Amino acid sequence: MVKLTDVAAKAGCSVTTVSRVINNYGYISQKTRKKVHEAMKELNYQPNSVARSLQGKKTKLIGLIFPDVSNPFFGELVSKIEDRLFKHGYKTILCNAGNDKEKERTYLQMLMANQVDGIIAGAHNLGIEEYQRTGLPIVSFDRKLSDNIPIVSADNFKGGSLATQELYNHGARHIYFVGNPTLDGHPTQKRLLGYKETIEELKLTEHIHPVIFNETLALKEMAIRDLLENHKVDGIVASDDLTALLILNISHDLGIHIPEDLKIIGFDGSKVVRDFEPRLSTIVQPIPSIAQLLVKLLEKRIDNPTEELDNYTYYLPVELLKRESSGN
Amino acid sequence: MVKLTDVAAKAGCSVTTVSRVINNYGYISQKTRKKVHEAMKELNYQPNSVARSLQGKKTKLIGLIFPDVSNPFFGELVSKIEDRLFKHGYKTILCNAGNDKEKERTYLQMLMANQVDGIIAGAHNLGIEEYQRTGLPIVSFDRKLSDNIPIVSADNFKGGSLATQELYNHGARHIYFVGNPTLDGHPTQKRLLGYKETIEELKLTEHIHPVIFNETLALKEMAIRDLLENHKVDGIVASDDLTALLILNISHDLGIHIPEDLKIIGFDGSKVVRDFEPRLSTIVQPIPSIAQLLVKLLEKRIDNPTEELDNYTYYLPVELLKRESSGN
DNA sequence: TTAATACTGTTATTCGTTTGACATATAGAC
DNA sequence: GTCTATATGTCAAACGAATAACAGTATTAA
Repeated sequence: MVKLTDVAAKAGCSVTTVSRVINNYGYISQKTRKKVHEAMKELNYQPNSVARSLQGKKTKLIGLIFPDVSNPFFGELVSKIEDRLFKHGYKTILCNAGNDKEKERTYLQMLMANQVDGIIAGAHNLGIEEYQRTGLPIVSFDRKLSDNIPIVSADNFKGGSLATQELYNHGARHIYFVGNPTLDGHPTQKRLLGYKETIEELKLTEHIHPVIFNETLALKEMAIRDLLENHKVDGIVASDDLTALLILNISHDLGIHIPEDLKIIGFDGSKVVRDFEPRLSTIVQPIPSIAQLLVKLLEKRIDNPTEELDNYTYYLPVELLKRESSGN
Repeated sequence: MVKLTDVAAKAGCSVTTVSRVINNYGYISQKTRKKVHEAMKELNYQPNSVARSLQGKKTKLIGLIFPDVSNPFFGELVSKIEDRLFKHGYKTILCNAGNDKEKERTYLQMLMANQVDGIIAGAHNLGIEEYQRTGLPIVSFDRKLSDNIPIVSADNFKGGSLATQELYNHGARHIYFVGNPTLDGHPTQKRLLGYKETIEELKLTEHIHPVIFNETLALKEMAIRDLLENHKVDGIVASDDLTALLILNISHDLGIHIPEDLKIIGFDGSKVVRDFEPRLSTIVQPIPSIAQLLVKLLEKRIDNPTEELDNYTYYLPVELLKRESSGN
């Protein structure tokens, strides 16, 4: 490993001078600066960031805690966040926490031990205290961790409402919400609330058919099959796109025609689903904006940890993508 | 930040003793060991891994360089790799290199500066030398980087062959390969070769219809539309599942019946596609096994950098998943 | 000529942990 | 009582870079 002293030797100057060039302080002549830069280039020198960190410099490492990048939505979100972090000079430590509380806890410990500059948290296993205790700058996606941790979300409530209204507009009168029933604080809860409120406004009866996000595929399918076979339903607000796809597929199996017999709207609108399932109507979360805002807020916290933010909750606008499955 | 000296004070012993407990060397009585562990727990102490690394200890950081986790296949692969790395005590630095040579180069520099213990490379922009020059343990997914860097792949050739044969068995006689045409070294090339050889064995004519992986959706769609409208085709081997889905969708638009008029087999078989597009036949890559082997080989290289491997190329078996789209 | 400014070097300390060298103390074995 | 294995402590150097303090030289301005 080539080190500072090697560069100094090559450039024919002292380590202090090289350090002055790298960290840009004190007096340095253009001539020396150039010489040092040349030496660094020739030796392909990279300051050892481990040593720099120990000296108190920032590590430029950010921990990303999300459920699982194999889910297209989180995959895309993580991808966008990573991209923005990179542009701002940060490196991403990926932590797929799944539903594993213990894993998430271990990750948190590990991120602290690695002196990360901050954390973007999108998984939802742990309570408030553990995140608080890190003493690190944190921003959260889609869930309240504590009073002084900013949350970025899509406007889930509005999404739930929009979807319900759209189904109604296309003639549906027996509209079900299919997905996680009200789990305290879970983001899909707001979608459900949006559904509920709109159902009430429309003077319809609300129907909630639980399909748990973490369940196995077979169990989810059973629940959906039960719904479609045994209930009078002509419209479905799904809590997420994958659930919507499942409903689409099972409807097909059962000979239910979409959208004539049944109209469906999903939620999330990741690019993959939008591009490769062009029949599915969905509420699109603005993933790039979410990523951008998360990184912006985090950087603000890092650069100025004590400053109070003017806002701790951010709802980004969702968009209704009208496709065939909802009757368009 | 709690540090070693704090633990020593709390436990009422010297730092050396604490270090002996942590690093497990020298003589330590059970009594002291317990006292130290209690102190660590009480103070919620985590050894500063930055300082440890500087001392020459391993960083337990692994760089993952892949095109993009928003692609379901890479999302799942990265997810599985991350999971295995975690189990082995490693942390994952995620590098989405896209098709950006410059970004990949920057990443490589960065990973070196951060003293990662090793790299798993699955992106395909850079030449041999830059990876060689890192002097780090590296394993590669699906592409040859150099003679002494082990490669793990699915058996792409076999996959291309299987798919072609299956289409033939179901009566297709005008079988096209749709996807990347032969790009030197690209993994899909082997799929194409498998297709070609089988076509020859079957005494059919080969047809290659280029649809470039990196192109925009619109251009891909144009290329596929052209194929379906202007060519006599009754079977398609797609270079990947997303291309296959596109073909499925466009066929639907054009009133082409699957599988009666046209049979299609995709490639990759990520869980998302398998679960949520149950009509699509596909060649399934064994993603968990790939992840497992990549991590195993990397760890071997890390623990024993000089040891020659008995094998530098690993082909993992693929599986044909027979669904409706290929005539089942 | 004097003084100020610009530039570079020397030296030493710091970050938190690891570890080797060495001293000392206690316990049990013979 | 002596020897040895076990247990703990003190001290110092190292990892690579940052930087403060200070010394010294060169250049420029007044």
